[in-house]
Amino acid sequence: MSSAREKIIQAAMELFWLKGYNSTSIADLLSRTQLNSGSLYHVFPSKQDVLIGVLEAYRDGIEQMLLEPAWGEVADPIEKIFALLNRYRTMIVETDCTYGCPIGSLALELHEPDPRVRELLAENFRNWTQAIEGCLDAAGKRVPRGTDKKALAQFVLTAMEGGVMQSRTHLDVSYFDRAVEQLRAHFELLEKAAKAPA
Amino acid sequence: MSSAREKIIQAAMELFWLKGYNSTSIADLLSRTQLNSGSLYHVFPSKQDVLIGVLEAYRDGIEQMLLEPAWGEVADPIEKIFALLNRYRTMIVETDCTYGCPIGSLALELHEPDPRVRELLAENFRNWTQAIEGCLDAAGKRVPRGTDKKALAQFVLTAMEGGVMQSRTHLDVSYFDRAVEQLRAHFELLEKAAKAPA
DNA sequence: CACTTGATTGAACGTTCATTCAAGAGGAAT
DNA sequence: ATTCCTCTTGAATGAACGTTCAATCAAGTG
Repeated sequence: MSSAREKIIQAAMELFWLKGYNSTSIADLLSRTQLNSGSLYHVFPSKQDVLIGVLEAYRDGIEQMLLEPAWGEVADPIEKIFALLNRYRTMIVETDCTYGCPIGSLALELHEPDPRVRELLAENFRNWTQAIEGCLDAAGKRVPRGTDKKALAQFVLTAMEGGVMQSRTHLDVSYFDRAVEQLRAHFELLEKAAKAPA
Repeated sequence: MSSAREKIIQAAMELFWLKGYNSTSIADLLSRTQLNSGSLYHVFPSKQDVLIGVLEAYRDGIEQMLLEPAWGEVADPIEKIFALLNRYRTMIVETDCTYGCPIGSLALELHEPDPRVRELLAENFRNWTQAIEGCLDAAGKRVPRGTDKKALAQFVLTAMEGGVMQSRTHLDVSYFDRAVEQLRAHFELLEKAAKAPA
């Protein structure tokens, strides 16, 4: 049996992702969870607090919900990066290109976010890029000496978010695929540069 | 003297950019333009038609509003690309990192867009990447033979949008700067590869 | 002058929204 | 049995929203 709080968070994760924060009404959450407004407001003081709960859930669940499923069978650290990207690709395909990264969508939808909300968005991005940075560290000398691994990890996120945005807009996964290809080319150039130093 | 239509488009371009589409009310547009609701609805059948007008204005104004100001003094085709990115950087700084690319923001905010709206978003992206593609064509043999210039141009957009998103979320331009740096590194690797073929 | 046209006015409409709250249900402790 | 506390109910609230429309106005037109 799941608590009202868990029900709401689960429903809100899905609805905020599908419809966005502003376009998801409290009534939507209530009908999805079969709860009454009083129960919701007993648990969350306001709609924004539901959003905060959702962002905390993403933050706390990144390992189980995202990384472990993506990396189950992949050992090579650089392939882990592309396995993660491939997971996003799967979601794009499964949702007929309407998929948007839930964090990225919220980051652009909320134009004047509350500081706590903004910080949680930032924290989610940080955790994501830190996971990539871990892969880069594990890749050791396959990237050239002096590579700014944090910047490179952030660039992976950049490529992912930009690729998702274009795929969604054009309703065509190939835009995401090309972004990943370009990133792959960049990594191959880096690996080549690491092998044969000047 | 500007027509009611022009006034509304101008106000809507700014407000949709600052606050987003859903969070901009008709009342916002009316108070900003000093018009009455009837006048607005005489010109635009619905709020969505205002959005369409805005997207058409961006599409038709890309040369004057974006490319010419960015490229005024720049001749080198690859530097043109980075001059354009630098223009976005200026906007980020001038708006204290609250800037979002107006097209990209709308692309992620509108979760189930009308087909006309979606197509206009896509058209804006296409025009943008085609401008970059023109630069790559002009760069001639500085990029390796067989480079997929369209994919590379789309990757520039990818990097821009991803960088803007992260700068906005972290309230820190340096995220955009690092995305541009990584892209610059990629271009330098490409130029090196073009000079010394295998 | 009578008449038409197209733009403008702004109050009003119906809906939807997030939020509130008085009333009650269910259990555990006394 | 009674008190106490947490949680639930769902109708009600009031603000904000996009949109409508009868009325008015200014500028032609014949």
